[in-house]
Amino acid sequence: MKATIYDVAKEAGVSIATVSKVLNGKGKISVETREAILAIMDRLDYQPSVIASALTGKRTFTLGLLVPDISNPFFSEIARAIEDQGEQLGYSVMMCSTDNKDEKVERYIALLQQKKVDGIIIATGIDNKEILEQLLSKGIPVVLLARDMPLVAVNTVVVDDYVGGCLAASHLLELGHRRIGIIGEREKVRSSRERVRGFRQTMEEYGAAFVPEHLKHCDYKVEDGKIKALELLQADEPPTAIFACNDMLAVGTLQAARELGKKVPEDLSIVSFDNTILAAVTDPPLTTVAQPMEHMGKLVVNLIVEELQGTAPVKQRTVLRPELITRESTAAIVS
Amino acid sequence: MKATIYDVAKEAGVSIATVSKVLNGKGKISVETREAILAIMDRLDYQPSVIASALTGKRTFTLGLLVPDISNPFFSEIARAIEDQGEQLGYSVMMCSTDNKDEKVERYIALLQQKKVDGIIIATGIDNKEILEQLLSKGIPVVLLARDMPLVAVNTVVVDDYVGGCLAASHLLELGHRRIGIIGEREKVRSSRERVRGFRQTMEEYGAAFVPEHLKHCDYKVEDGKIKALELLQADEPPTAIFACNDMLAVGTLQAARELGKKVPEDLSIVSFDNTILAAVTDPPLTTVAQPMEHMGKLVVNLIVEELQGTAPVKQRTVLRPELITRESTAAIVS
DNA sequence: TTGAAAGCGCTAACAA
DNA sequence: TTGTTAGCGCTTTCAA
Repeated sequence: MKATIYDVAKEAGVSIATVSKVLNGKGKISVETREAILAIMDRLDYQPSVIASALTGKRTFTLGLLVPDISNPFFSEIARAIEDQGEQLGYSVMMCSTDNKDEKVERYIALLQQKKVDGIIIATGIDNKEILEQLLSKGIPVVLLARDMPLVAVNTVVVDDYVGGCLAASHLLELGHRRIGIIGEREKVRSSRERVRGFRQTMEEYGAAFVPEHLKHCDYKVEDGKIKALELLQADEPPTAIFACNDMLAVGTLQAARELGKKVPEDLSIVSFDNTILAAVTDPPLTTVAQPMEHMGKLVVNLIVEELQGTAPVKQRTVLRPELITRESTAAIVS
Repeated sequence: MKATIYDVAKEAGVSIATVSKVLNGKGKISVETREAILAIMDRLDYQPSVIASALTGKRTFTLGLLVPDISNPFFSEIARAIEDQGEQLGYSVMMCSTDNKDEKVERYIALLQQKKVDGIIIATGIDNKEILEQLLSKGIPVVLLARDMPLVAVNTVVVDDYVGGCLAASHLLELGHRRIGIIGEREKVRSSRERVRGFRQTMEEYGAAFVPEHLKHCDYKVEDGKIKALELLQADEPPTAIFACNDMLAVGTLQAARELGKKVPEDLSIVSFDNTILAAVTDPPLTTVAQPMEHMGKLVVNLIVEELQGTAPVKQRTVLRPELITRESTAAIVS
């Protein structure tokens, strides 16, 4: 059997309280007993039970991470960053892929509570705001990541989607493009909406006409992007450039262009968003608005841990600035 | 405060033992009290504490998953499959990225034990076999996934790497290629070795000479593959085809070819392994030996849960057959 | 069919 | 500086 605190205490000829104290570095313990106990602990290969400790009201040192889909590169890259920072601080993370379904979100949240996780990082879409509010009302630390619900009092880490949209647009506009297609996620996805808003705003500033038919909405996957890009490119006056709201959609756009025999960037420029591994492996590699995923992961963990320690002052919303990474999917228009 | 079993018992005017029994469907409880208790449970929004239950020796319904890097598409896709099947069966999964470092593996394993996970799925390389043996000796259910240690008595789910190598080779050979380069992972990685072995074996059978200089080894990332591919392609008599042992290396190969102005598949055919999302998004899309990731994930969870339930008979090693997916990175040689 | 009570491994007053 | 003891929320005999 695994050694317990009792075994250690017996071996050391002290009480479990004493052992507990050296374990937690609390109270005054003489150096000798301390050393002795420590020695015995590792002789017995004693590992304190997180479970038992948690039952007395202490932390479980476990965080829940809700994402739409862990196999989506954007989220798996973020997950890695979160895991790393968590590990630094002594936390494990449970992954939960929700497919953006409220029903799954609720199931997972209930589960995480039963397992008494110390905090929950939410990077998934939630339609019903109440789910979130209910969670918050229970006093469980929650941080929103890459999702925004400005009206809810919750710590949040997001990228400035609006600015990202602006960056994408001005890049294209500076290259001379005026007829530009946009492929966004479904309208209810706030981040996508913001990106589009920034993009359109900037177009206006440059005096580029916004054509409603040039704005398409769809799900977030490669295939969806391809379908919409095909629609855009087969129109009478097809755009000379397309802004895809994430890397997957951009890949779909790339495929559509290829299918139609259009060269990128000669015949079509493409700007995307995220800068996941996908943006780097396509041909041509994608010009994209990069989200600082590593930094976001780190930040979000720090925030939640601070909240746990009660160090957290007021709720805060951290908006990170995205950065345009110019690769080879965009070029000046030749007319 | 959250409702406990005591609250429910008090409300129902019964003892906690009775509540516990209806909770677990044990013992004989009259229908009336049963119903009454159930009603009260959901009125109080009672959620039994997994922690407390675990402390009495029951399961935590949590699995640990060790992978080299959750942001690597191969592993994130597998993780998703594992998570889904786990959810079906009531288990959560904690993700642990080890970077294939034994030191991290050990840290994570210790952590997982402290948290009393019910089982551990190991899909990461482990140099020191003892780590695994020690773990097994503690009686914790362990399943190896996509890793093989034939000498250790442990349930294992792998793909037939050797056959995969053969499939890749015969495809290329049938297309007329004879001068073929191979880019594998570091020699200590068994799966890669097996793929190469199958590949070489098949080359021999076709009477294609194996040139030692055409076999390169490196780490598993895109950049590594690019470097090695560059070496291969800049040799005096460069290969007309390259077999890359995973999709990332193949992407690197693709990049190398592009850099040298070689067209794929006209000037160079490429076959890879895994069939992650990467293989589908490159241009041209990669012909690749597909691993049935979804099935693997499902299987591995089932295995570990069976072991948990004591239903598990003897240790077994399940070898799944990979399948060649022909896309556009390979073509017949024109000489 | 129900309940009393011991125990899971640990923490934290409070005493000594 | 160290120990006693009462929980934490639940499961599980064993009695009633």
